[in-house]
Amino acid sequence: MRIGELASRAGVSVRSLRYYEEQGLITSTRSAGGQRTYTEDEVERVRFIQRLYAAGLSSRTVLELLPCVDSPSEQNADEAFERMVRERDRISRHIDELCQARDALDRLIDANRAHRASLTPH
Amino acid sequence: MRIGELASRAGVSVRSLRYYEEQGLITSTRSAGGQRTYTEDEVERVRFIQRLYAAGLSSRTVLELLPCVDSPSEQNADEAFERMVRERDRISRHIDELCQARDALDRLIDANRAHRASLTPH
DNA sequence: CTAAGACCTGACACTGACGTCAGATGCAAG
DNA sequence: CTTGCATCTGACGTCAGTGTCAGGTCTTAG
Repeated sequence: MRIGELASRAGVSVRSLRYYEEQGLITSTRSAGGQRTYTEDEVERVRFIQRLYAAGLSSRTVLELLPCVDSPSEQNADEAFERMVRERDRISRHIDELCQARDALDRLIDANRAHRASLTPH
Repeated sequence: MRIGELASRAGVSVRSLRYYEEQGLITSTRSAGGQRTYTEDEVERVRFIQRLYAAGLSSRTVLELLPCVDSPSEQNADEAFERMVRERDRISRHIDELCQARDALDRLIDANRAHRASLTPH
């Protein structure tokens, strides 16, 4: 499959895919004419990367994590493993922050709703 | 209180406070010499703003929300109210995303842990 | 063969929340 | 008064991921 199809199937832009490759997150083979060619597997890989991006991991961090994804048996996966656990914790903390922010908003929303109700009591 | 004290008490940089003021998120009175002066209340306000920032709201969005915070009775709070509800939902969706990413990491972590255990069985 | 559309590389633009620096001024202590 | 730290304004730098444009090439349908 060529880059356009991968882009639409994984839900990212063509530009992003080229950027991911530049960062070493994905690889491609090239056709005779020099165009990138991908296998089915790349779709899931890109989705996975997107998920980590959405969780606030940088491309560099994702890159450091990939050894764990690709082959859990690598010796150098030690660092990656530690990294993965740390990122997991960071995400947990971030979730807590978001919940706090949401709670704060909920309180505001309730306060405003109450005020509105008192204005139009019928 | 001057800007340095507010900064340390609210846990942000002096630069950030000037930026918030520039964006209209906080206000200050000025001393005779032109230095910013703040009341106790600003500490909480800055912490609140920080919380929304941490939740991914932009300064512009925070600005639109502030009418609800300052005076729930404003007529123009209608828009702000809608906005608040939308942001609340966005945060909820973001939390879901983060949980998914965390789950994905957890699966990876477990897979790696299992692999390690199988390498050093004793 | 040809036209159209997908793709290529390379480069610059942009956004947002700051960091950081320069050069000037305010303010409190000795 | 002076020394030194806090503060002032204004401006430019940063970072990361991506948009976008230019000018050229590949691929495929007709």
